[in-house]
Amino acid sequence: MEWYQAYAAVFKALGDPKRAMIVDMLSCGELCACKILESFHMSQSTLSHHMKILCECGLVNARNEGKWTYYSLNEETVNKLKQFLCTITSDKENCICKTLGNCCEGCDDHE
Amino acid sequence: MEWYQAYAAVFKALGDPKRAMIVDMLSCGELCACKILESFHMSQSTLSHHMKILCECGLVNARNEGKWTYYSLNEETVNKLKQFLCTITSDKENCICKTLGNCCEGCDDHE
DNA sequence: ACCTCAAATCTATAAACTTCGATATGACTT
DNA sequence: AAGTCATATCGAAGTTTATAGATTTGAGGT
Repeated sequence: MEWYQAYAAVFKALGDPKRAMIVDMLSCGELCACKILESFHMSQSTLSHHMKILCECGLVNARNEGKWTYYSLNEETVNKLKQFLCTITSDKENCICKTLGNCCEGCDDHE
Repeated sequence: MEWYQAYAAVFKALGDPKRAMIVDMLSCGELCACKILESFHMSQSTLSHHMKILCECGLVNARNEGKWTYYSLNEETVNKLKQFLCTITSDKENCICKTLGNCCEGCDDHE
């Protein structure tokens, strides 16, 4: 269940169109918060909040340089997320669906 | 912007651990609502609500047979989603980050 | 026709999320 | 050390979401 929880947090972060767009922007390289802010009709505090969500789920890295903050994609998380998406959408040996019925009668494997 | 909106809805659907688990269950084939319900500590109305969200974003198909409803993954949406995820996380020619600065001064390309 | 069962819908409530203005922090400038 | 600029954090308002009980719908069975 922890895996679902962890990756669901990343999906949730991408579940906001503006955050998905921010990720898209960062896909070509590091950007300063102020550069991102220029591209949106959004207050500075709102952007800061969105960046926090993107960072907390591990999708985005933050780097401070002087008074600026530079953001970039966390490639490792991106790759793991792609892998997770593939895993939960493809048939496999040890899928949770295989244990349907055996499970969750008093167990909490996936709770 | 519509693309971001549409796929963000799919990500949002996956942004709940239980829904991600339901998708995982469906990855090995069609399942009846009652079979899915057995695997969760969740009321019938709550499951119905989650299934509606999964269906409305296009990730899951519903099929009625008698008094049962069978759910299955929509492979086309799954594939498009993977593609979208790859697109927004990889460098590319016409990335929105390339037009940073030119854009959004009076334009609403990505609003 | 009546009953039963699976699923959807309605209603309500509590928790979480989005957004912004105001304020705080911390770094460079003069 | 005072001022400015980039960000982060706080606090509040409005919106959305998750959840469950009650009710409705619709298909089968008796």
